[in-house]
Amino acid sequence: MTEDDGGQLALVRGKVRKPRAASPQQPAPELPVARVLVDVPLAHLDRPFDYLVPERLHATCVPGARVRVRFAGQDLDGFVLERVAESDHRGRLAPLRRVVSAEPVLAPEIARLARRVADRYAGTLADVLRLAVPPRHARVEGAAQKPASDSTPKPADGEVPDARPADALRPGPWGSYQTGVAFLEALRRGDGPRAVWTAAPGEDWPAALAHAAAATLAGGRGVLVVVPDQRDVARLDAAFGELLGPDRHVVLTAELGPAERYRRFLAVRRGGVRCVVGTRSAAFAPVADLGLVACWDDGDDLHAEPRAPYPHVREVLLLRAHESGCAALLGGFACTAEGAHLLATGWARPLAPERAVVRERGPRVVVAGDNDTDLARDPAARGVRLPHRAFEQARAALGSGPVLVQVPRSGYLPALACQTCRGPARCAACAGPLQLGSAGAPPSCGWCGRPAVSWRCPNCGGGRLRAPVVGAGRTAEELGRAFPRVPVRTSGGPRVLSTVGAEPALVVATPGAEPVAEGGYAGALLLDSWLALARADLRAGEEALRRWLNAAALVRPARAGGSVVVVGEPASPTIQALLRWSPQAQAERELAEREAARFPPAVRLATLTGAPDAVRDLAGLVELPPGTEVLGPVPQAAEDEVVRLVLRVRWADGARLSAALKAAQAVRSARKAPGPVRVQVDPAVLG
DNA sequence: TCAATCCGTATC
DNA sequence: ATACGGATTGAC
Repeated sequence: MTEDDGGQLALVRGKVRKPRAASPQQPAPELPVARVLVDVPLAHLDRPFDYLVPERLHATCVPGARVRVRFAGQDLDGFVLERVAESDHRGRLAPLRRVVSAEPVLAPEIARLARRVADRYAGTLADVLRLAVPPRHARVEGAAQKPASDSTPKPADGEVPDARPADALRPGPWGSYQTGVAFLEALRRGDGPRAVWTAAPGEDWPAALAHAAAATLAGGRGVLVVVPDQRDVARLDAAFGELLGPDRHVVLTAELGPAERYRRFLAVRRGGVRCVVGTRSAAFAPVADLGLVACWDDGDDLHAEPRAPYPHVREVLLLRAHESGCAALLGGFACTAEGAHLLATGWARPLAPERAVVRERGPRVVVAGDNDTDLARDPAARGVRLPHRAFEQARAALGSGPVLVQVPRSGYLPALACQTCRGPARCAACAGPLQLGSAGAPPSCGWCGRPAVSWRCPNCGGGRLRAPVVGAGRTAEELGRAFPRVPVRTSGGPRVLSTVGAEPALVVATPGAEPVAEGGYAGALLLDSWLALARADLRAGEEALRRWLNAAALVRPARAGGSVVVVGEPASPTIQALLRWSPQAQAERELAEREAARFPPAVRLATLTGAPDAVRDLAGLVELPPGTEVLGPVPQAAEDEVVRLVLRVRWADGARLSAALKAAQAVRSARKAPGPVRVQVDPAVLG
């Protein structure tokens, strides 16, 4: 507020006149214009707006600061992108209202990155910034950083001590990879090597990532590692702490809570910590002088952001590596088609274990057919529909340790399928799905409830039913009966175990929830493989192998008695890839299939989802790149009155498609067109 | 001829 | 959302 108002006249007349017209605020002495990204959700307003910096805000209005501005008649938040001497804007500039905090939370490189992510995904910068910069917590900002428990950094008084155990400079697990040592040396030199890493069976991958981080830090640069979930973060935290010593890295996840999250974010932004491990949201962490970005298990769909504009961690990190020239490491026991694509284009190099290492460390993997003749003779085992071979193998393994049983999904009463052709079993009366009743009752229809007596498959004439997905709970129960006296533990859904002991036990887990076993599992059973492979999703094969390899990687080597039984069709190429532990071969095949089917990453694809009118309106406004394929719109199965339209272009036209989509959305938002349309570029799942 | 009102458009 | 400008309408 200014003091020199219209003064005497106002006093004489006994009324206080508004000072505004009489006296504009003094502008800042230098660079009086702030370029501000205002937090508005509208696509046509996705650009900076200039504001006058009043003198009193000169010192605090730094690039990267949060500010409050008057915009279209309301007070809105924004970020200062830069301070400039003059504006291009022809009209009068409004004054900045308030600097929320002088803390430059938005680093220039993150602003650039967010812009590129927004462009890539046809979204707005404001949306990406909401993902990239955590909410402010004023108290944390004011207080000095407090050194706390596990992985909180030391106060920023001086340099972090370089207490680095000698181990940190050894290659560690990387010695087992063809180009592993060279990769580490490149990191230490400060080069930007880029690799797709397929981890060896049983690999201590947190330790491997810790060694890669150590090499990068030794070269004087920062590190960012993103993993799918909290359990992975905990493993990394332990491995990094052990190798790097205390306080050299920080954990950044959304689960920390607002205060702690902001505290650690600030520690990174202020340069106190140079190494960050975390989940999805950490992909935007403002690590200074970044030397390495790494993504573990990039096929895990937890890496796909569910909020607009739906960026994928892998793509965000690859954009960062591309922008900054830093190293990139895409790792996992499996390999995605995207990984294979990076190798095929030459952008990244393979980092694969020697074949001898795979043989030496891998478990024995066998296939058990699941036709009737193979079913276990033991009546208890028959109840669980375990083939004889799988049953015997599990019994043998239980003699020396825990056995992991991976089941596709949780859920207790699944729909039934035909035993012979595996088509869905439907009610003869109303075509509803047939379900298993509880405790020995005959199967019945899930819609009308009629019991299915003398059911016949309309497709193949078969008369027998099978339960396709047996959820973790039910499988645990049945296995408990098949192996009396062996403890059964389950992990999945809301109750996830992180570790189990070395004693014999059946550990039933859903994918992604497999506990690590002390000393490794003696065996693993992979059930219902045909179901995983029969999903409508084009990623079914890739996803199935990823889950199987992640489970098999927790099993002891064959020479220590470790064995994996997969119940399924031996001729399936995906099962063959598991038998041979050849994730690259599978990924190359996947990539070839995607090329043939014209799916990402071979092409760029976008989906428009919303009410039919709205989708049609938006589609009509998009200036499609020449050769764009338009598929649909098709009604969405689950929801009423929602359709999806797919647009597909050559890979090289991806940027053009995104720009065109963004422009079309801008037109719609400017017109206040009714009915939101969700635009997703290369969505992670496409049924 | 002028003011009240409506509509479209920009939002610094 | 709100604010503004230009066009439109209606009353004098």
